[in-house]
Amino acid sequence: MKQEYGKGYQWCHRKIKGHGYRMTLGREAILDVLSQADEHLSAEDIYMRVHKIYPNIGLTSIYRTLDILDTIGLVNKFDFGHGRARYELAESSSGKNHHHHLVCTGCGHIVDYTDFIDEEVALLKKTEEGLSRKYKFTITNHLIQFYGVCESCSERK
Amino acid sequence: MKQEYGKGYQWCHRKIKGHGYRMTLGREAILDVLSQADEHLSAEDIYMRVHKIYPNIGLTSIYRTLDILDTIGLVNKFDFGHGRARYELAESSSGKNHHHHLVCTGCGHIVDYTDFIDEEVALLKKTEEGLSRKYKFTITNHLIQFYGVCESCSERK
DNA sequence: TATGTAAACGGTAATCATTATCATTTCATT
DNA sequence: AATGAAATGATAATGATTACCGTTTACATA
Repeated sequence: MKQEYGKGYQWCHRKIKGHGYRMTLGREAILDVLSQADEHLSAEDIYMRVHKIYPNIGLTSIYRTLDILDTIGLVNKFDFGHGRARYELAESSSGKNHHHHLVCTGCGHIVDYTDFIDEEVALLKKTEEGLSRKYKFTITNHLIQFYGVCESCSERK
Repeated sequence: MKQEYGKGYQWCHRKIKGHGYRMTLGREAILDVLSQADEHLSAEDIYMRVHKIYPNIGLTSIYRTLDILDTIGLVNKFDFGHGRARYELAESSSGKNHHHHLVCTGCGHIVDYTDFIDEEVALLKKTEEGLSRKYKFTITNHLIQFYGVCESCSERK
């Protein structure tokens, strides 16, 4: 049974092929895992989950595929400062709303927030245009993160 | 001759001691290098520059000191996605204005921009308060970066 | 449906930034 | 000068990611 991701499985499939890449069982499994993830997974997390449904997968292929998916915009890659990259299905393919991240520097917990997101995005868009013109950049992406200490971490101390 | 950094050498000195750390020749040299840097230096960059004025320094001390300076807020640590951390003297100690970063994904060049910064900061402040209340976080920091391709990289392609 | 070929693969070794360890030195206080 | 804690530098260890390479697979074409 095909899983639906945001704009749908077919859309991901077409996007991958549109960039000259092939659709394989391993890649399908990686997209499956990402679409069912409720948190931000590391390459190793993804490896372990994919391994359950497609035991032949190698860690190398996980990295390779994530890199491709990031490049073509199906996946976003993040660094929350714990020494390993974390990945999430992009907005366009996941059906999730646009969000930014709030990171607890104590326990590493991450909140996806959408509060103020419209205002943020409006300002970002304006800023992007200004920067683009002034510095002659073609801006493709932005990153906003807040860092702090969550309630239980500040109590625990 | 003592170098002036933003609020001044004495201020850095007092801040370091205020947190229970000692002021040493190595740490002084690291602050010197950071205050004269015109770009965002990696630990290795800093090591090489400090080594010229204080040849006994070890790479370990560079990492140790940068970690401390980051923790007490004299230095900001960034990851621009090239596999190594980069450091800059914090606003409060460098005399530089508050800025965010525009990163070229082609050549890695980084623009410190201050355009729209007032609006950005105002929105960030408001967002911070909202998030803080809603998610019970004590927010200490934020990160904004734009990614794109600079003019010469898009021509070179 | 069979086939040729480039893409993708998995396993392993290599890379490389950062950390841990530890014996020695230095600093600040008495 | 003596003391104890903090800081140091050399070295080894760590761990995520990447390079390499011989084999397998997907898929456009016949």
